[in-house]
Amino acid sequence: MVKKRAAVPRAGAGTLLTLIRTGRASTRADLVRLSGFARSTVAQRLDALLEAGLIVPAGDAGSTGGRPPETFAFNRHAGVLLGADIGGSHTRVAVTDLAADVLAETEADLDVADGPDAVLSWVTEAFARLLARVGREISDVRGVGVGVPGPVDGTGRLVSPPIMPDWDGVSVPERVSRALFKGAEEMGEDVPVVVDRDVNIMALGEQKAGGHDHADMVVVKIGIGIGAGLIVGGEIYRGAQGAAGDLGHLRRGTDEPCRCDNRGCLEATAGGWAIRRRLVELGYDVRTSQDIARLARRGDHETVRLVRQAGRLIGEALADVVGLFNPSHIIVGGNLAEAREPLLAGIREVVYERAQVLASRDLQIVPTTLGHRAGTIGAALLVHERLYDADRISAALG
Amino acid sequence: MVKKRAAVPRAGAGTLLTLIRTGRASTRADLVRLSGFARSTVAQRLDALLEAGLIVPAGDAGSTGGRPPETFAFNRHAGVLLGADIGGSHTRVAVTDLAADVLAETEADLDVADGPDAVLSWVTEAFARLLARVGREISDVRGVGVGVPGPVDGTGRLVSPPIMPDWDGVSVPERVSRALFKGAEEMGEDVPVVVDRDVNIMALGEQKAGGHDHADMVVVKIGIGIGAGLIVGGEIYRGAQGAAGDLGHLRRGTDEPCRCDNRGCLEATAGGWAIRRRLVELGYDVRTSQDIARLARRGDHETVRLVRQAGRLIGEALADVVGLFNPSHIIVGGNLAEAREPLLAGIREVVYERAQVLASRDLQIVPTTLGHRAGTIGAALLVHERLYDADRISAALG
DNA sequence: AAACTTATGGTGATTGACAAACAAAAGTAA
DNA sequence: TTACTTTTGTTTGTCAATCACCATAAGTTT
Repeated sequence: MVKKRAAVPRAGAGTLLTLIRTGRASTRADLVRLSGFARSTVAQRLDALLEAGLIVPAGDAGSTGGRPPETFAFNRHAGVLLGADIGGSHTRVAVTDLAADVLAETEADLDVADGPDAVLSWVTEAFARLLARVGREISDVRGVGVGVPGPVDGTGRLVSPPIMPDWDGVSVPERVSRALFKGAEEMGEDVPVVVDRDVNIMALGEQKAGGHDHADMVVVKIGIGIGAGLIVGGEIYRGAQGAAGDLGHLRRGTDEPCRCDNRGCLEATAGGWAIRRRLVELGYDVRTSQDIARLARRGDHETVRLVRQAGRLIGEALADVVGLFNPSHIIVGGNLAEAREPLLAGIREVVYERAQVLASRDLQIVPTTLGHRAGTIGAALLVHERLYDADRISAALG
Repeated sequence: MVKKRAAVPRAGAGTLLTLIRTGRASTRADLVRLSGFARSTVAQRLDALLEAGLIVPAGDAGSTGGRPPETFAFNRHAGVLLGADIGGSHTRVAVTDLAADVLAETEADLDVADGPDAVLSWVTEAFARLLARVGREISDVRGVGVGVPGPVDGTGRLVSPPIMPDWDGVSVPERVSRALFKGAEEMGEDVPVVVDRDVNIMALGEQKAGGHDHADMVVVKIGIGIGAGLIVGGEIYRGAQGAAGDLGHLRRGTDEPCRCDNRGCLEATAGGWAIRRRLVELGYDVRTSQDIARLARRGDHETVRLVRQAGRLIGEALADVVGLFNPSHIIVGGNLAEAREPLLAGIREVVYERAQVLASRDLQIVPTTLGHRAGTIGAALLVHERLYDADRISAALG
């Protein structure tokens, strides 16, 4: 009779790699302490990781009175990752090293409503240009991460996205994979293309690369639309159908028609979308949320007033979020958040006034640290985490 | 130098116990399949669990063509658990077996505003009466679970509870432990007293004992006040300060003063609290939320109207919750939920109208299955899970 | 009753992780 | 230079878990 294989020999290699690539450990002593494995086991697993090229020696650390410990680092140069942050009206792409540090990037004003063909072909062409710029081949790509402004299922297929109906049912990994690795089918076989909501990759970027590694936090993205990525217990929370964090379409009592075909959504009165409409009515020449943010930074009176008012409305919704989630941090990002002061001030004003004392006592409301790069870095991190998942690495070295 | 002890011999016993006590496995074959351990290891661990009296043989199961497998069951009769569900205006207590099945229960209209002394002394006296009724001693008690209508920290101490200011800083485990095991200090040493929010124990009860074992769900408690327990990824979610799920004090646009000293809270217009005030103004004689539910069940026109209206208002708040959390199920409980139809109809009406299509497509809004027992059963389950935690059991048998 | 199926108990060999000990390496402090 | 500290490499015996058998138990099917 066929017997089950023994339970993963070499288990633990993945655990060590995770400790190293997340920067929690760099020496053998660190690894022994944090992993709980025996020193001999750690040494053996380190050899396997070195041999597989997943880590590299990184010189000696300073002595603490005796022989200085040898340090190890994640081998971030053994290939590249591609990250795309497809927003509702603006798209950014980047080539990063394997640790999701940006090597080259570019961006464009693209409307997702133009459909998957237009947007995804720009994205794949931009990937190719960036690869050439950093002197890498398509064969150096180890993974691709993509963020889209709508809900996706487990396989990366869009499901009933409200603002991009043309994309319904589109499998982004399939399309991207085919476009990138065309004519070299066997090449794309092992290169994962991972897709998630734009707000989720932004949250992931801020969490892992932006220094906001808090267990319970909300990352708000304010641009033409409004959305939120939720980090719950240290993990991205997606909800039962991947639709969680839909801040922009909470009903806020007004009756403005929204682009989602409903009425009274937060976006319809506080999104960049609504501000742009008001400014155009007043004779301004604005097209993107970046235009609005620029006007606000220059101190344009009317824009500052509108942005601050939008901040207050968003703050009302966030006060509810604070009551329900009780996060320790709210990170405010998105193109409109580049307006900084007026928006943050409006949000803070209302949240601290409205939220219950306990939930808001230690609450911090801060801007993103990665700024407009949060999305692309997060997208790269998404596939990075898939590639270097502890169990996957342990199994591969077993 | 002192060396670390070897990493938990006999590991895995706790895993097997968990599989057995949660009903996922009852035969050796099940255990081997679900745990991944070798058959010999499972046999050895089972012996240890049997010897420790944690499980008992439960006869043979039906044959499937050969020798019938021997089954094992959690030894639920080796002691008792105590569960208390302290609500804002009503308190229930129960003695349960070790699997949190109720053996005896009682209840009383108690106002938490009367202070911790009054409430907790009634609770401990009720525990003593119930123990006598089922013929058990205080020494048979293996653990105590308590739910309170306010936020608690990790040690079971109340922190800034809005509706019970007298309880601020009170350590419930300390008080209960002292009152229950007075004069027998050594006895209470190993008997854990675990405390959580009332909505959280209710959610736990519905999840583990009510057949609602869904990964992402919201359990709403509607009584004199309104609150929600959140199950996120299969676990109770408490937030950064334990204040998550504060549905009752979301601001809903009105300007009614609330008992929490703010204005415009959901509770102030939709809580049993607000309905009672309206009914009293109309000349009704109502005191508790059970009175209101009774009137509604009898079909009293005015009460049904008010309850349905409250349901709509709660539905508005829940529509926001659905957008943010995207749960698969909303469980509606609490004393006022005993009014059933009018309340549920009001909630459903608004949630399905307002929530985004995707998030509400497969959403189910259903009443509790445990009814008024959800809290006490959940409280017992809370300490049950602490007592029979896999790691704790593995360590104890190692 | 005989053949078959499934479950259980026990044994021995193998394997992998661990603790402990020792030696060597590479720094600092006196 | 010498003594000391810390890190690293290597080895050895111990222990626990697993696998692979074999024997037995207790049903069902023929």
